[in-house]
Amino acid sequence: MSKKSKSIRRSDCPIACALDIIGDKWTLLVVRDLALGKRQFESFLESPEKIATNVLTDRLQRLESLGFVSKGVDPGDRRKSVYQLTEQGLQLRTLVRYVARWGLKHIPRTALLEGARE
Amino acid sequence: MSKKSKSIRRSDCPIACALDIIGDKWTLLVVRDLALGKRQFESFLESPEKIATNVLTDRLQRLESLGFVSKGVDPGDRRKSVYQLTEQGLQLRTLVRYVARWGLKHIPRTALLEGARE
DNA sequence: CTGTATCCAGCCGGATACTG
DNA sequence: CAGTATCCGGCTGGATACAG
Repeated sequence: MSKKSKSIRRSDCPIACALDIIGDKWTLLVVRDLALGKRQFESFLESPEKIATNVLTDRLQRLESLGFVSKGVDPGDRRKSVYQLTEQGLQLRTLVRYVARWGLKHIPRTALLEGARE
Repeated sequence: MSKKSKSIRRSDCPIACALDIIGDKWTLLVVRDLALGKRQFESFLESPEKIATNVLTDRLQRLESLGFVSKGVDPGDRRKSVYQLTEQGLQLRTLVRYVARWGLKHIPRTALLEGARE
């Protein structure tokens, strides 16, 4: 998984280009979890959507290669990694927040996850 | 294409539910075009991303079934249909605008399409 | 013509095996 | 145990045939 990826952009439209990055069902959920403060691989797996490990690996690597996520060593357990949003990645929170706001307003029976700020 | 769709929601998170609707590479581009005032099937095909006809049919039907788009008869040519955002669908414009704003700021060499307002 | 359906290669992602 | 790779069924969507 995670091939050399599509570097062939469909157009110069910022929406089209943005969708080539975040236009799937999992990426923004990973960003959501990062924004909620999750740092360890295992933590992401606990979210209710039950992301598969290979998909999580793929999205984290993709986000890292794009500069939105940084990967470091867990100071508490050198075997583990910690992931977090970079300065660049923090900008994605606003977008995620907007998607959440829209979903809350227009999709029945939705509720923010425990711990969601604001 | 366009099967009975996934009614099985992954969670009650508004972000996850929103992504089940708009989490793909084409839906928001169709919304973008609708927001830009495109009304006819053919017009959407002219956008630089060159959406395939079956994908366009699928997205328009999905958006219609969700209540975001209404389909009517073209008064100028009874053989044609006109599509437009419903009151509900107009709310999506804000989201699209936010995605555009984010893309413009964080993705190199992006530029709004001709005709994009604001 | 406008719009939908079909075909099918290629990609996505769930399950699970594997590496260190 | 943390994280990655593989396997492979099912879906996505480009090309194109088809219907009205």
